[in-house]
Amino acid sequence: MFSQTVEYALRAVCHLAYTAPDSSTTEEIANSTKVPIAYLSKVLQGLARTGVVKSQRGVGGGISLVKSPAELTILEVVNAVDPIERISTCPLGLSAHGKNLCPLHRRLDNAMASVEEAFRSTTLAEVIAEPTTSIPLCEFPSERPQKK
Amino acid sequence: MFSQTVEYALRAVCHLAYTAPDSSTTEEIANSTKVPIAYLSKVLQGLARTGVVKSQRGVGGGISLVKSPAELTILEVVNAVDPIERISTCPLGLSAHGKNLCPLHRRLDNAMASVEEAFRSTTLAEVIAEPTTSIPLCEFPSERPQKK
DNA sequence: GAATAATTGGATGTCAATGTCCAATTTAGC
DNA sequence: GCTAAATTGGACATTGACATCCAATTATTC
Repeated sequence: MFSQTVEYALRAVCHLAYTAPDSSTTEEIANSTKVPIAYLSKVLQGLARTGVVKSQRGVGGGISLVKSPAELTILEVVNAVDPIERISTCPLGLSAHGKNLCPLHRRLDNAMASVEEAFRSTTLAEVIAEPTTSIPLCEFPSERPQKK
Repeated sequence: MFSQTVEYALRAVCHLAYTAPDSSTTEEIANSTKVPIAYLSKVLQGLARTGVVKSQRGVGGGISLVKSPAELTILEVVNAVDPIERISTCPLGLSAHGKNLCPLHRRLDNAMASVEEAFRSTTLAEVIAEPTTSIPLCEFPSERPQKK
């Protein structure tokens, strides 16, 4: 239901939330998130273009979050790489319907709305701070990324 | 968020719910739902394979629902053509996590669960019987498909 | 059994998502 | 300024989703 790119972007941003406000290199992120590095660099470029992360070239450079994890929502990340497209007009293109969705499309759109709202109301800080009776964010607890 | 194929399948099944228990030809469905007929026939084949619809060849044949609209849920249609894949194990493949999802994936899976539940609890009969103060299911009210 | 109506299956085409590779560019530190 | 570290951008390959077309098959009706 969600694209690979969304999955990868969320993993990357989680990693960055852990190391925030420090930056990480693409290679560091790729290793801890198990995302193919060549593709990850493209995803990160996308996140940079939309202002979710910023990049710094050269020695000591890397990728870092623009906002603090507490201010960054899952929705912002998702929309940056693969926007949730709400149904605002009849997909059959019947102009007579205008803003009114038929019962079918109203239900589909409601489903998307609930997802959108769940994502809008969750910050990265909440995700990484989860009270962790169960095992927390993949890979990070035992092997939490750090700046050397 | 949902594929074109899902959209087409739902439109087709809505049409069939209106004409149920009579059958409709692929061409009739294509016309009223504005789905490319050649592709629709493939989608219908998929729905037939999974037992959502049944097909009858030859003169007077066509496609009809297997269940009554009151017994058929949106979820069954969606899962027949493009199943909602819940996250049951850590996508990073960390065996240590087993059945426990990290906070990120737990949230993603919760979002899918809410969509799944909304679809599971809605029957086709409910969709087409919607109390229609607003404009109902695309194309159908003014031009409701009928057997001649 | 011939004609017609209909689905079925296979071959094919196009495009976007995913993924890889590498040369070019930028930057820090010596 | 030289070198090493890092991102950037472009070219390319692969795959699956979406879509089209047509010959083959099935079934009804006369």
